[in-house]
Amino acid sequence: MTHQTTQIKKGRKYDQVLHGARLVFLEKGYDGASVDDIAREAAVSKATLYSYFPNKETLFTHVAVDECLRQAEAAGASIDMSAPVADVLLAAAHHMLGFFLSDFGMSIYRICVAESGRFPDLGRQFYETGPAVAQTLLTDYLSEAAKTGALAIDADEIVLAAHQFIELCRAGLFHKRLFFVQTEFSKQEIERVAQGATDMFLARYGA
Amino acid sequence: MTHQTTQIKKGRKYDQVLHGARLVFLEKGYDGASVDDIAREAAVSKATLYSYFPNKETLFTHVAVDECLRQAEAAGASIDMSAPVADVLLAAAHHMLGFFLSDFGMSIYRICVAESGRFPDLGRQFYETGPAVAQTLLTDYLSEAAKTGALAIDADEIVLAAHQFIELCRAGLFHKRLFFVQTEFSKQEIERVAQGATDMFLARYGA
DNA sequence: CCAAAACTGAACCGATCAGTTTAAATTATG
DNA sequence: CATAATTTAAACTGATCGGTTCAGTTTTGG
Repeated sequence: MTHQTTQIKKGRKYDQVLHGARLVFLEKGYDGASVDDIAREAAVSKATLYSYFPNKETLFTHVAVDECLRQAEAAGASIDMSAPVADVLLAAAHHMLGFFLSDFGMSIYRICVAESGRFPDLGRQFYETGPAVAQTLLTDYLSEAAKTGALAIDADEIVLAAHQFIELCRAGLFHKRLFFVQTEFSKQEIERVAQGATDMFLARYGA
Repeated sequence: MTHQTTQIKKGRKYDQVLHGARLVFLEKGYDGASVDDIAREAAVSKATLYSYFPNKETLFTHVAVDECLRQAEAAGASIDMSAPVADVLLAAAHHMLGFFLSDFGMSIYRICVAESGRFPDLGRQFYETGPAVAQTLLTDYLSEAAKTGALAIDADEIVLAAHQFIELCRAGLFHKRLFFVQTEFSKQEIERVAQGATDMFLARYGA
């Protein structure tokens, strides 16, 4: 913990606070995480924390939105429109499944579902910066593929088709993980669902 | 509130407690519902409540499991294996969508997702008495339809196919509702998703 | 080197909440 | 009617938590 020069945003410890909050919120959820917990994890006094964020809710929203943006960014890199359609879809399915089933993906989903009743704005922001981004990327791709004739989708079906593909990627595994019915998944199980989603999608919309 | 003879389980007010707890938990979630709230809603003293249930957690688990069983029961009645496959699937899709998008379905899903981190048993019980039941019913139907040649599904694909159909029914709408992006849905929107799920399913597994 | 800004730590406030206790009232039962 | 079981209201305990305050320390930058 020697002093390496970290670039500061506002005060010196802004990032520390966000980072600590991220850890504690992700592990314990909103109610489970006390502000004292977060201050301790961030190695910062409670007074400092409250000098950056007016209240716990604001801090939480910042963490959640940050996380969504980070994930959305990562998602963008993995779609390569030049590969054959089946390959692109399969890769996208694997990418989404990887996120859905990760500890991180589970935590953020769980928290946002739980707290969007209390903080509807959080729910909306999560949706817009998370699922909606993936859906938009996929919609753009499908639109392009339809134009080149690689897929046979009507223009007015594209949005629905994108949603369908995303949901297909959850088949079976997602809710088992979410409700602790099964916590580990083999390569084969995942491959099967990803391939199944691709196959079904192409059966319906393949050229 | 005249005294109609209700059959009593243990004390006279056992049912009142469960009923009040159901209302309050469904409206406010686990943390949001205080025991005083529940006692007030149930028109029962806190001491009475604690004479039936040793603590809040036990009371909550009882309510949640009761709800799941009730829902699973209602689901069973709506599948009629004698109709044409496309009709059965479409009806099943509508049934599931109706539940997914209802206030009740939303509440119970939200609470179980939120609390299964703290009470993993609750998560498992919810899954087994809820989603798993629907999946089993559908699996049985698909299996029968495959046997009669109405559908072209390999035996080892049936479980995956059932999961896929269920997930397809969520396409677009479910998460929009869950995250408060959209709270009302027109008949057309719902019909479109239900029909889309059926079409895609039949494109892949139709005979 | 010095002044301003940032940070600390600990005490403190007000509120909420799960769960307990008690003495009195109500209800069931025989 | 009398006794036993059940319920009640309300006060209370003990703990947690969000948020504030403040006197004093550390860091920063000119």
